[in-house]
Formats: sequence, C-alpha cells, structure tokens
Amino acid sequence: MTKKTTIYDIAKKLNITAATVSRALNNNPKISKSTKEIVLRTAAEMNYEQNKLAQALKNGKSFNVGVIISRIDSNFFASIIRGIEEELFNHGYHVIICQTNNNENMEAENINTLLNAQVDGILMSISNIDIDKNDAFKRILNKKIPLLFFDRKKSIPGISSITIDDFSAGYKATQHLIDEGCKRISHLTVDRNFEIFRDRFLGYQKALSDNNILFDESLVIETKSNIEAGKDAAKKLLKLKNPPDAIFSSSDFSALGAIQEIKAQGIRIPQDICVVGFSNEPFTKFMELSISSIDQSPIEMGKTTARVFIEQVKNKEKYIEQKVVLDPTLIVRKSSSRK
Amino acid sequence: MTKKTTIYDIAKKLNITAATVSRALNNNPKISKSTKEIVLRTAAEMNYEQNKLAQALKNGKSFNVGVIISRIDSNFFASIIRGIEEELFNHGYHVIICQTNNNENMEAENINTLLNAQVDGILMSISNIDIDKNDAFKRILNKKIPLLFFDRKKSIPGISSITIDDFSAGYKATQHLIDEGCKRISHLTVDRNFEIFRDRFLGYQKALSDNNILFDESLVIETKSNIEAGKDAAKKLLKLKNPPDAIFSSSDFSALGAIQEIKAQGIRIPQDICVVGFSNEPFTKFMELSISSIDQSPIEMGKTTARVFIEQVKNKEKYIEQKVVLDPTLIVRKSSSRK
DNA sequence: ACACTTTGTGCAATCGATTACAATAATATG
DNA sequence: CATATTATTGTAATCGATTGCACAAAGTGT
Repeated sequence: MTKKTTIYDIAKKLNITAATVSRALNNNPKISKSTKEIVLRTAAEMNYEQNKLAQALKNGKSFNVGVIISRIDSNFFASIIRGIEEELFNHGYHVIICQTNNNENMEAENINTLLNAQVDGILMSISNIDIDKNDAFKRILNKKIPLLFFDRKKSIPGISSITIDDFSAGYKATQHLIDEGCKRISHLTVDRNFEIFRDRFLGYQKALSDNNILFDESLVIETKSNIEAGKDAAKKLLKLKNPPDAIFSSSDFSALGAIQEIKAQGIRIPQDICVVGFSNEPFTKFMELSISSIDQSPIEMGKTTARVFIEQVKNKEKYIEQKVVLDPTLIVRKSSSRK
Repeated sequence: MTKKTTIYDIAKKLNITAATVSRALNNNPKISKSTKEIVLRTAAEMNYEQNKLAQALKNGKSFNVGVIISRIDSNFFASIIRGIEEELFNHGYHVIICQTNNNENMEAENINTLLNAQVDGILMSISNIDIDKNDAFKRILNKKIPLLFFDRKKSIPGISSITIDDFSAGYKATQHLIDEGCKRISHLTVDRNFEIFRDRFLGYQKALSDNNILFDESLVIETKSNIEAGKDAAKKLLKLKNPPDAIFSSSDFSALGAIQEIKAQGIRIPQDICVVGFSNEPFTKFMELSISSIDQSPIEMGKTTARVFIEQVKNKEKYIEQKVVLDPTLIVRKSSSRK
C-alpha cells in the first residue's frame, strides 16, 4: 500500500538532503529558486503531506486547542464552540472537545489529558469554583500555555476571560420587569458561587434598589438549570402568602419549567406573572408563548475567545491579560410584555 | 520555569537508561520490581507526564479522532458528539471537531487537515453526495485508518455506517398520519440525493401505497431545513386547489415553519392539518402545540459510532464493515393527534 | 591573482518515547 | 566449578521534521 511519503523520500529521489527539502518546503530564503521548484514539484508528484505530529514534536506546537465545557448539547455551548472552531480553523488550529458534566474531577482529568496531548492552549467554562486550588490547574500555569475562561469564569490575575456583562444583564432584565409594572420580582438563580450567577443576582438587586423596591430574600430561589427544577421553584413561589408577579430566571430551562407550572395552576402569563429567562435558547423564540430572554451572543463569544487566544499566542512576551466583556441583549417576548 | 521532565531526566537522576525508564513506566515484565518501583516513585516526584506527541510519532497512533459534521449548533449533531466524546474518552481518545457548513470544499479541506494531523480515524456525516469521487476521500482509504459514516451516509463497500432506519421512520410517520384519518399527506423532503432523505421519502411512498392512497407528486416539496423554507412550502401547499390534510416533514425546522404559516392562515392543527417533523429537536416538545417527531436517539447514535470505531481499531486485520441501523421512534404529540 | 563575502547545501543533533538486539549479571544445572 | 539459563539493563536506531553550524562554490574587490 501507499505508505506516506516523507521528506526523506523526496530527498532520496532528488539526491539531496532532507534538510534541503525541509527548507525548500518552508520557503527558506537560503534555498535557490531552482531547487525550490523541483522540490515542490516532486513533493506534489509524490503526494507528500506534512506530518503534523513530527512537526509538533520538534516545534513544541501541536496546533491543537482544548475546549472544556460542561456539556455540548445545549445550544449555548454548541454555539460557542461553533464560533471557536470557525475562527481557529482559519489560523490552522484544531479544536479538541471535552465535557465535564459539571464534575470537578472530570474537569481536572480533562485538563490533564489535554496537557499530555500537548495542546497549545485551553479555553474553558469552569465547572469547579475552586479551580485555582487544583493541581491540574497549576500544571496549565506551569506550562505557560494560554488559558482562557469564557462564560463561567473565575477572576484570576493573569488569566483572560470573555464573558458578557452579567451584572448588566441582571439589571436590564429586572428593570424591564419593573417597567412592565411588576413589583414583587422573584429571581431564580443557580449557584452563586459562580461569578456569572452572582453578578446576575447583584444586577437584579441593584435594579430593585434603584427603583426603591425592597429586596425580599424569600423571592430568591437557588435551582438547577432544568425544567423540573423550574417547576419546583414555581411551586414554592406560588405557595407564598404573597406570591411574586414576575420571575427573572438565570436559566431558560428553569424559566420554561416555571411557566409550565404557572400555567398548569391557571395563572396567566404575562398578565399575572411576567417571566424572563436567560441564554436565548432557540425554544424560547419558537413557543407560542414566546419567552423573553437575555441573549449572550454565544457565537460571537466563541469567536472572541478564539481571537484573544490567537493574540496571546502571537505576543507571548508582552502578553497582558484581557477581560473582554460583551454586551448582553434583552429580548422582550410575550412572556413579559403586557402592552 | 519548570520545563517538562522527560524520561531522560528521570534516567539521569537514577543513573539508568531512558530505555529502562520507558520500560518501567510501561510496566514491561522484563524490568525488575525494584527498578520499577523507584522509577515510578521518582517519576511522580518529578511530576513526569507522558508526552503524547512523541509517543504518537513513534507509534503512529495519535489517539485523536476527527469528527466532521455540517454544523454543531443543532441539538441533533451536538448530541451525537456528546455521545461520541463520552464513549471515546473512556478509551483514551480525544475528539477533534470540524464543521463543513454543508460546503463540499470545506469537507475536503477538513479531511485533509485531519489526516495531516494524523488522526486515528474519521467519523463523519457527509456533506458531499459524491464524496467517493473526492481526492481527500481517497486519501483516507489509502491511509487505511477507519472511516465511519453516521446520519448522512453513502453506501460504499468496506465503509461502516451508523444510521437509523430512515425508510422505517418515513413509513411510521406516514402510517401514523393515515391512522389519524389523513388522506392527502404532503411530504417536505430535503435533498433526495442523500440516502437518508431518499429513504424517508421511500418509506412515505410505501406507506401510502400500502394503504391504497395514490401518490401525488405535487404534494412533495423539496426544502431547506429551516423555518423560512417551511413557511414557503406551506404557502405553496395551501394554495393548491386540493390542499393536504397532513404534512410529514424531514426536518423539525421546516415543520415548525409550516405550522407557523398554517396557523397564521387560520387553519387549525391538528383538526384540519396534522404535522409530523423529524429529529425530535427539544423545541418540538416544549411548545404548547407540541410537535410530533421522529426521535433518532442521537446520543446513542454517537456512542454506537464510537463503539464501532473502537472495534475496528482493535481488529484491524479481520475487520468487516458494519452497517448499524438503529430503530427510530415516532413520538406522537399534539400536532398530529386528533383523539 | 589573492583575500573576502555571498549563496546554497550538507551534516548532525534535537524533539521524547519506543523497541529489536546486544550485553552483562545473576542463578541454575550437572 | 564450568557451563547453560534466565533476568535485567544498556545501545542505538527509529518515528518525521527542523535548524545551528560547517563548508564548498561562486562572486566581488583591489
């Protein structure tokens, strides 16, 4: 069978050295025009293709980038990866996907195997709040390859991050609900140990206080990001002696669950209760009772992450951490517009 | 800074050879227990980690697998990748993602760069119907690394594929519509040059004839898989002198578009027209007027693809192509149940 | 015509790990 | 005690490409 041809094969055929072939292929200026031509031609004839592994080993650069997320089958993360892949492909990089399922051990394991695979960088949305206390994490820093956070970040000096302004998003959503005439606004949060959820919560609080609405702890519920959790949260809220007239959820999925529960109880949306979700998952738009949500422009987030990575690779010495903050967009739909 | 430690560093420290270190680390039976122990201990102390690149170069095995799809930001493909990643991770493989956006040139380019990167296999849903006439494709065969098709396959001798039974799916959906009392059933197809779409169409035809319903070419419309295309198709159908009383769409997205258009024209679903989509995208379940659809169990499809790949790698010699056909499940929802 | 710079290639080491073969030490056999 | 075995470890080549240094041929200057 056709065993792959190497620069040695080309060299032998032309009675020159592999070194010369390598230089010719890399368009090294020290090689004469005539040799370059014949090498190039011969390489084409012999169907030569560079072995990236050998190159990677020699240069210490694999042109592979690891991307770690909790799970890929959510539109948000899939879109981010789409953005990353598209952008990096143009620079010759390949994207290696890893999922943690929000498991901290998995996250550490993923980091380790990616490092062993000699990736040139790691782009991740963290699953472990205390990632900086982790050995795997320290290995990344030791190796001095770029590490970037997107979405779920942790503020660590020297590490760039690409996020949306979650505080602003929380503020916008809440202000919108207030503008619609809501007075008792509940907030479904996830784990506030993560900066993104804390910031959304803080934005929510700030909007309340800016509008002289008293913050009521009992209206804040910590849930998982899924439909069932949203239903449960809604049940709790509706049982209150003084139930809310609006819900701002940090997740589209729990927002959907809440909506289902609210409707099941015969309460009207948006007349009785307005709802705003988060992430602008496709289904929020498609439903007859479309759900207002915060768009995080995930493709753009992915592309930006890729771009920052590329910059970092190019200016290794004079690298300065970047904290890119994208603007969230509130998308008002039926679930929260009373006009 | 901490430069990575190699087996040579360990060897030097212990006054032995790198060969011995390598053997000790690989648990080679020829190495004495005592040396193994001290090597292992020293390796740990020095934070040694295997360089997979060097290993890959030597062994001709990178433990990377390329996955090529049209785009990752659809639930169907994202779920497949989830399945593939989860399964392959357990066998030490990493997944490299590539997107074609249904562009044939992109597909060829992706194959080429993956091969240069020395992936150990390529799993793909094809974007190019004539892929077998492609040079990039021939390179895969020449290299003798496993190539598997999932979802959009092309029947090529020697190449395994993992799909659902699209004929059966088309049949089931159509039969269901007939059972609901529909007589004039339209079919929205995509590009019937792809086997999956042709098979769905053939299943549709067969169900019709099995029920003595005359096939009417004017009820078959070729569309793209998106909402706008679905709307356009519905417009055409509703303009017919004898419009359909059911639509079986090969895509959930065009089904959704059709539904929107139908409702906009004041026609009732499912009373006047029943609709069945394809792929069981999440939104089909979430909508108030939930959409019947065919579930392709994408995660399972991904896992199966990964498993077949692993098998193939393990039995290189006695490898026999496999055509795995998973069973599709019709999920009946409101858009097509008249009871 | 001699000394010196260019220009173009070759030599050989290197990246880090693996492995066939050789060699030595340790133990067994008669 | 000499030889045959076996158990361990070392030597060196290999995977494929890159690159600093050396060197020969050709060109330039005086």
